[in-house]
Amino acid sequence: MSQSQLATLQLAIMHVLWTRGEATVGDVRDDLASDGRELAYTTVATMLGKMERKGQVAHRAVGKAFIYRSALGQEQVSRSMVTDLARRLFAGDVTMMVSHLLDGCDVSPQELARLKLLIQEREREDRDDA
Amino acid sequence: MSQSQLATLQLAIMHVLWTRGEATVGDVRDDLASDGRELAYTTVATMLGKMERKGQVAHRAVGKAFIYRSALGQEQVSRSMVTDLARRLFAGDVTMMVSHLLDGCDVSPQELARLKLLIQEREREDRDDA
DNA sequence: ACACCTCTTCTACTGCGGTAGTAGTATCCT
DNA sequence: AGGATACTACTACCGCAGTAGAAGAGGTGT
Repeated sequence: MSQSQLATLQLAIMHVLWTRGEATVGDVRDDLASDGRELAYTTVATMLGKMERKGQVAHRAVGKAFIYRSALGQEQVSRSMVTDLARRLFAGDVTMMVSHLLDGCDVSPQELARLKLLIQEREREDRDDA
Repeated sequence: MSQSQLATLQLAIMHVLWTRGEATVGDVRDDLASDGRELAYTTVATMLGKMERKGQVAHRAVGKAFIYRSALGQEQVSRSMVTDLARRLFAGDVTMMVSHLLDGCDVSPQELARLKLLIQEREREDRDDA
């Protein structure tokens, strides 16, 4: 679903909601400010409103204040965005995508080791499924 | 550079230019149509014009017609977009990104094997660099 | 010569991300 | 009570992706 394609600020907001569970507008604003993103209170509120209209977040009212929570799972969003980019960039070729990840970032030997483990797990799963 | 962040249609156009080397507006339009994306001639022309103003493509004139070519390398664009997403989604954690790729797509055993090779190559490079 | 086809150019419009001001309303402190 | 505070609601604006029509200019065929 294209519901779970999030732009930069939207993703940042979601991160706040995912890590805090629930958050007021002020909470979100504060966390974004801590990350070096200073926005007006109303900017955050407007964005949350827009995201709610699209079903990406939801809120409950406590007194006058709105407490927001994410309506999308982090896994779901990550998966959808990553696979979407793989499709757009490499026609879905996962290997090429990984190849560019390894080239583009500095990957530590530790991370390489973790990746090897990951792949071995995958291979084991495939065997078990079959 | 944010120069090399391309949206969906822009990427599709770049793919045409990358695979054809050079292409007229009609060429691009045809290739997009073959991929199930039927657009008006002028839509493609407008987009190419906008992309040229941003330095993403360039053209030379042959008679009345413009022949476009990409001004950005495919490697450069891929790397930049992939690492950008990794940053936005996983704070740059490549391992998590790969993990979600493996989960989200159907990865064939052949691809897993290729990935293992890729990682082994990387490890060898790291050893040689050090 | 005239109609046709092909190309570019210009202009325009929709939708959305992002940003924020202003206004209205409730709450709280003194 | 009255001002400060906190919060929502409404409106507005910019820039850009995406989409395309209309106009103009040049070549082609009959």
